[in-house]
Amino acid sequence: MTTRTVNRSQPEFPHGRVVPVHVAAPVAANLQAQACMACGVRPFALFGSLSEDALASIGYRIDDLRLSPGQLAFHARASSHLVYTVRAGVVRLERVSDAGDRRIVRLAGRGDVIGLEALLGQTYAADAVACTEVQVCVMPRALLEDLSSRNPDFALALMKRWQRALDEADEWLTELTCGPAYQRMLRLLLKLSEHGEEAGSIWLPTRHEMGAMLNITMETASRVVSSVRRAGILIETDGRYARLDAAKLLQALRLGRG
Amino acid sequence: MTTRTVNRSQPEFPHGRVVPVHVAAPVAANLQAQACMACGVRPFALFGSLSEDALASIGYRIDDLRLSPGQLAFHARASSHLVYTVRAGVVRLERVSDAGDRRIVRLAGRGDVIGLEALLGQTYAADAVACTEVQVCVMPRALLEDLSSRNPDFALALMKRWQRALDEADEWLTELTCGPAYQRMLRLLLKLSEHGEEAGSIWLPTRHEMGAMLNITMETASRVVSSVRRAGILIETDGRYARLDAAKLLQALRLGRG
DNA sequence: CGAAAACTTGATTAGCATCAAACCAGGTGG
DNA sequence: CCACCTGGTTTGATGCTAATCAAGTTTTCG
Repeated sequence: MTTRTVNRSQPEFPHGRVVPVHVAAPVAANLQAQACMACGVRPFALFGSLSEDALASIGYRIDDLRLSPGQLAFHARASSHLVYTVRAGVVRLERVSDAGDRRIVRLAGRGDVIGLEALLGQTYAADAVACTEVQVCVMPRALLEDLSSRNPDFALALMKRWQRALDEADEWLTELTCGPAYQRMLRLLLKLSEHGEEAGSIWLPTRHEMGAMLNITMETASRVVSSVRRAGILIETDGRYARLDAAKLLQALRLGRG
Repeated sequence: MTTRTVNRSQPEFPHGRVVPVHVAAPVAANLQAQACMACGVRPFALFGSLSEDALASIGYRIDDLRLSPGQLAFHARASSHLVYTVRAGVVRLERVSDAGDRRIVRLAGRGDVIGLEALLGQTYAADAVACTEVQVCVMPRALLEDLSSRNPDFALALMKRWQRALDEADEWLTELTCGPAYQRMLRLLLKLSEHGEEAGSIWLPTRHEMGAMLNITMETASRVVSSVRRAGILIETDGRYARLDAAKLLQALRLGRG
């Protein structure tokens, strides 16, 4: 029988370089605390639940790391003791199936935590690749263990992160893999608008990435994007970024349901 | 545009009845401890990490519940304070997409925990439906909170459960939604063999269920099953159960890759 | 400016959905 | 006991969606 594996011909996305991560170094505790306190995403992020006192007790250095598109924060099966919080930009989590297909299984944006499995001593379950210019902070496992043993709320916050990832995964499966390509694309656009930048401008994946998310070829992705653009749902497309007409998008999705 | 939503015409699986769950009642602590201690799945299950002392301290009643095929342990969006451990049988977790498609997003078998989200005060994310005769034990949220606050290992065990569910979800996405129907079916059979009963006999889903797992119609599922049977991979199919030739299955999967 | 990537577009085909009809239990009631 | 129904299954004929193959075009970047 013939194999119709999507993306088989392009075994890898381009720019797949791993970025060296600095080894955590000792730092004055209050210095780190001040940095975290001032962090713009703290309210949405893992440390949002921590009191100022708890923050002040942080005795570990948290690195701030920048990635450009295509660079990896970590890669699947690597063992490490680092957990990441996305401060800006969009990161994709992708896996290679037994059959060799590369599929994107989730997107992480501002405030999302990735690589939680490192906290359990497990290897990473997926590649984490920057889709845009990305800023992450790098937390050593020991820090999180420390905080959660000291602070009961924090353990809860961790569990909520896991549950959130699980919800995302299930939603991805039910929304982005069923129905015709055109509708899947609409739902993808809706999801991208969650990770949107300021002012309704969203990041547009490459056709190849779209294909790996929706399980279609990049040719089909291209055709469908054109048609979505023709429908006036996607406008003012400027390279990697675009604006979308939310009202029209929602209406198109509603029509699909009826 | 036309909508090609799989299973749209059958909005629900049959036998969708919710089973009333007994309210947790006070019980002599040592009685419950003895029951848990004697439980056949404890080594694989959540309480496997608990010492006998910790078990003895359990002050909550854990209900033992039996479900027949089609009955629900819980349903999506319901709010509750109950978490479940599967002691025997197979449970499917299914979700309805915005477009109205019903998809199975995971299977839970012996030793798996389902409904963890109740521990966070969230509503259930999916319907949990018995596929076979099922036996679950029903743990109130307060019990798990109690155990994890008292016992640091237990909190870790909980997190591992979440991570495991997440891994399963990601694997489901990468393995069961890519490639042609025949290969997806082979991979499904492989996964079913994980949940297999004794002696290499596996539970066979209905064609309709297979369709909801692999995102194909039940007609296609039927055709593919026939062809898998003709290939000698699936043998001695007796209604809901069958036996499979592991060697041939693995070889067929390998050929698919090459 | 030229080369490589990314994207677009067209023609053809494979795979699966759809529609439709028949088949086979297992159960019910006459 | 058989006629009958129901739910699951099988099988066939047909059409549509998206994959594949193959040029082109635009964009990016050294």
